[in-house]
Amino acid sequence: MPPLPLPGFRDFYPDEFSLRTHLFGTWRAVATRYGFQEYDGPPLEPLELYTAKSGEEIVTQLYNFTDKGGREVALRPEMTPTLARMVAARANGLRKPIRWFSIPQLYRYERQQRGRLREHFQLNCDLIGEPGPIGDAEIIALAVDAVRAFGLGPSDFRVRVSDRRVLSELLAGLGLDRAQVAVAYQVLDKFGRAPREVSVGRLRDAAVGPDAIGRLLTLSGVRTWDAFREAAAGLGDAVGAAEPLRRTLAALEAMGLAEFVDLDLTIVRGLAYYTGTVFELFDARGELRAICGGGRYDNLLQALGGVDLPALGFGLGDVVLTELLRDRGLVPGDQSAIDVFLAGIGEEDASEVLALAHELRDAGLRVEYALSPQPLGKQLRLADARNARLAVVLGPDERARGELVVKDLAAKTQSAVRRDAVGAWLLEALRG
RNA sequence: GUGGUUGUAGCUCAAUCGGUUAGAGCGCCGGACUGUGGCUCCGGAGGUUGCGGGUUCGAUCCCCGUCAGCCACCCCA
Repeated sequence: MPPLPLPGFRDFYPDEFSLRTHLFGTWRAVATRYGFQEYDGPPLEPLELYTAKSGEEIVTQLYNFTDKGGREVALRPEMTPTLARMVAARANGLRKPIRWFSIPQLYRYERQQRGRLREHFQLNCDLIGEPGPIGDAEIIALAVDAVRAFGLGPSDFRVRVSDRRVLSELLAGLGLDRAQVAVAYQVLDKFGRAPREVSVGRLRDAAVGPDAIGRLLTLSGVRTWDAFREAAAGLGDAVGAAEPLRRTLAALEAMGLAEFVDLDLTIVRGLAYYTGTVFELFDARGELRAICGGGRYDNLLQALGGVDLPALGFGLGDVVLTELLRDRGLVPGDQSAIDVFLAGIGEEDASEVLALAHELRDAGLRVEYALSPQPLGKQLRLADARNARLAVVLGPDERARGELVVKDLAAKTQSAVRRDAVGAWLLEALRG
């Protein structure tokens, strides 16, 4: 037995590659619809690109090592630092707002589970140079559309939106100190998954008072703007801090996407650099891990490249999305079927098959033929197995009349076509 | 990284209490079928039962280790 792929890494056989092509193609179509341009960077980066600003969470899971030149390097775990560097380096020459997307393969060193490998692909879309809340709505709408485009609707997935500015104002208003705020973030993040007693217990252990715990429980259940205003009343200037969030939600409603969107203050996000809006996409049944996550990181470009530009973006991974598509029966069949299969009858047809095959391929058709002499029945079985739309039979009888036979394999019909007109005939037949 | 659980053909699975040569379906290859396809029939290839060790007259089965998958933690691109 040859060695298997490393744990958490995937082989893409043609079926799986076909799906990957479908994902990437759909993502590209949606992103370019929003005026986004594609870019890429190196898969291997200096370790310090991530140790600097991403926070401990991601650093402990880095796939890193020392290269032969003694450099500390890491396979990229996320795209944002690379993007920030690239933009910062040319910030003065780029027209704002910058709308860029990429589909990088990302890596992390961690024990794998369902929906979580050591390698995955991710659609990354970022909007740089726009501080206003319509930019946030634009990015969230793009994330929603990048999932909607596969045929998923509001009963399949939801986007939950929160805002770090609001959360910090709320927690400050509750009188929590720095350490208690950190605990509160963790508890909020787990609220949907952990039993309520566990959450309350952790807050109690951090010496958070019963009143504050009660307010947090109420806030965690808030899903609408009106409920938020009521629950946040009297807690610092939380309602004022939520003005951008309110406008973002209003913009999403104006776009007609309200049915996909929930306000949800338990969305925290692990990455340390988020400064404002944060959001995640989940399957509506809550069975899978998050499909997509993102938010605003207005200080990252300053910290990483010394350029003061506001920014926000998201990452949408292929693994969980694929699970959801399979679950909903939305994975299309293999797209790599051929157009025409050529079948020769006897040895004397072989050179004519080669000539026609080349002629049709030059015309842009996808063509296959049997590479060694075979009975006609067997050649047609191969044509079926390849999902060919049409088959062409070349034999002595037809050749004598300057014709050949074209078969529509699905319709089970066939017709005689003049040899010198077959190219145009096939192109026409395939168009329908 | 911690704990639990599972590993038999390319895939899905079977194999009596520990007992002779580890089987089936699908898939793959060939034939029936040298001018007409998805069906049918026949045949074939394909296994170090994840790997290593132990117990036993004898291990797919019991025990230990290890690797891998899955699940739960940790954490969350």
